[in-house]
Amino acid sequence: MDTDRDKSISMTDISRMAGVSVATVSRIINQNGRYSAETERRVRDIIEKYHYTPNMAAKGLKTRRTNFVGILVPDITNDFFGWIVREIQNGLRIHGYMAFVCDTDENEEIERQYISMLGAVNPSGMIIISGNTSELGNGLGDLPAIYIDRAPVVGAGEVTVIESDNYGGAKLAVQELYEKGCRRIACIRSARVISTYSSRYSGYRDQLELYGLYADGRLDLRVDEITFQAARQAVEELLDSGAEFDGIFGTADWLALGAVEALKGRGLRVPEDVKVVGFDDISLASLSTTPLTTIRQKTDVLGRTAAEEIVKMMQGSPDWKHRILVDVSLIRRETT
Amino acid sequence: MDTDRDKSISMTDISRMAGVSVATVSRIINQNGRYSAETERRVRDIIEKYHYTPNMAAKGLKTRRTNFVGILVPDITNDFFGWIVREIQNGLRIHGYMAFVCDTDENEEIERQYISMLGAVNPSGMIIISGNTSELGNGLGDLPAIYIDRAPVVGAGEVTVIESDNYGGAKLAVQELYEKGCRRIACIRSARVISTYSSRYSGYRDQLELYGLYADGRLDLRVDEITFQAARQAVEELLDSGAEFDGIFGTADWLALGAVEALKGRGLRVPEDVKVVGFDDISLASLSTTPLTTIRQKTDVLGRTAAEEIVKMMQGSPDWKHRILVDVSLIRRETT
DNA sequence: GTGAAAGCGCTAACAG
DNA sequence: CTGTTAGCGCTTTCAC
Repeated sequence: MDTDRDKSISMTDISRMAGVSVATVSRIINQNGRYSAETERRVRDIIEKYHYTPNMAAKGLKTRRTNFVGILVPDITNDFFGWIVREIQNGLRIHGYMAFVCDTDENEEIERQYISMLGAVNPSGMIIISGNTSELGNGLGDLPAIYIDRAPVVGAGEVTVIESDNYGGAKLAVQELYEKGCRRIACIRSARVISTYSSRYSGYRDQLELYGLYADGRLDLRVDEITFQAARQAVEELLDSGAEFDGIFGTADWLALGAVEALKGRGLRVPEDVKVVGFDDISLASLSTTPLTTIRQKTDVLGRTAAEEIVKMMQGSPDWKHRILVDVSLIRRETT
Repeated sequence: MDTDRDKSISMTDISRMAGVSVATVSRIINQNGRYSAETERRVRDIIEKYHYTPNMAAKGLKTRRTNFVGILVPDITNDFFGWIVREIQNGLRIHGYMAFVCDTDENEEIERQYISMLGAVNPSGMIIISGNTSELGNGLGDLPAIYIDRAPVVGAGEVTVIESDNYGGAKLAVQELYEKGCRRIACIRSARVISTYSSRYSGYRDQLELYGLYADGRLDLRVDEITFQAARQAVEELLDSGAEFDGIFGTADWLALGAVEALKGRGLRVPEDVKVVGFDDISLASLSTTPLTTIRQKTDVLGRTAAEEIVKMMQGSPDWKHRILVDVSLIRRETT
């Protein structure tokens, strides 16, 4: 039936051509010693000649481990995550790992599906960027796992998480607003309970308190979706409500951008009438109508560190769970 | 050694518990018929109870096919590709396929590495988005493959490619400009020969001709890089040259955006003095200073179609190579 | 240094 | 309808 489906040769073919046993070929390929230089040369020549590549399925079946790592990402259309994914992949690639990048579109059902599918392909590790996941264990057992950005709801110290200094960043944002004269500062955040946003909100509250400012409940905007549109609408409603404010801290750039849009749409000037600070520093932040002042997250450090850590864990390093904090910085542009 | 590494049970375990042979279990799982309803129920109960998931490595080893598909994408940080990838994944997921999303960062060396790594994991298909790849075959043999957007350099009819109606879109753009009163329309495109841009340029020429308009060679701007900066500079030079024009067709949004910037920088009003139309409809198009009128590419259709086609091919449909054209539409905003 | 042999979990004839 | 059997390509004792 198979006409010539697989041109690729197997270890058996090589062993035959080299006149040695498959065991020897295996040892050579995995550099496990116990073979002569002479034999090695002969085998390697053949490997070279036929472009032999080991069959990962067979290898994985036998060793019960793969060179796959699963990456769960909530929104691949957001370049913030795109940058992180790129960096992770660079880190993984040099160690020979391949990534199943799974875009969950912030949807728990899809996330569940991916987790189940990942369970079947037996990845050696997982990097979860900002997922909903509180349990995860469901399909993936006790796989090495790293969380970036959003920590799962389980007890602290239970997992390894790499995150930006969300709390500190929020304080920086409020500080900038305050120093530029704002005294009534609103905050837009996700209505869902997500550690990232909670931390930023805490930073916002604490910094206000530091200035002896009262955090008016009406200025605490919560949106169901972390999108431009949702933020714009929320701010328009705030405007309609007649509440007074002179600054807005958007806990994500898309939210801040939506806020700016709402403000301008109502004839308010940014930054003259209202100042705005975002969080993340996505590409659009610097290119939008009014370039956005924001808190930059180091996507490269976040991604690179995650890759390094997961590789370590997959290679057997005792994975004592820990937390890595990455610092952030204020990028001052034209909305303040 | 292994303490309890794998909690997961195997088909053999199930067969034992159900008091049947593994063959029967296999038939039930793959719905190959030849088993009684009674047996099926018993087996399914056990599967349910223990959350059994088939081991893809073993299955792949045996059947010589996997549920993996490789996706080569040139720039995962560009939301245009992000949207396409999301849509592809949605299409693949419902059919049970997982994707190795490989960001090549427009780098041939990285692309080569991924192709080699993909060869080892034996994917069932490939989706190549706008890569450099002209040969590809190197490591992947004659795998089912779909190209999106940019076709490889091999002879036409050799591969399946899905692309937007670049020619028609360009005509639409020029039509819009013409109907809004423009009579001297410039065009900015890539200096490199890329099918996408060539088609758009042809559409531009043909549509002008249709109106009996002369395509002034001085109004044919070519830039080395498809960037905001390059376009801005090109238009500034055009302005300096004293050439007259009242419309600009940017063959990519980034180019159109750069043009708008140049125009405004020189005190010209958009759209009053000069009108501009772009191509792609990236997120920034609607969010920039002056929202850009542009030709929208249906990233969702592009992605979904690619997924459907590759699934068909992977499931054995005779893959007579063909070309699928996706229609585009004019999004009228404030630059016309 | 090298080889023989036993599977990893699953599928696919081939016999009943 | 069901079971037996032979591997897929590779790693890994255990002998020699």
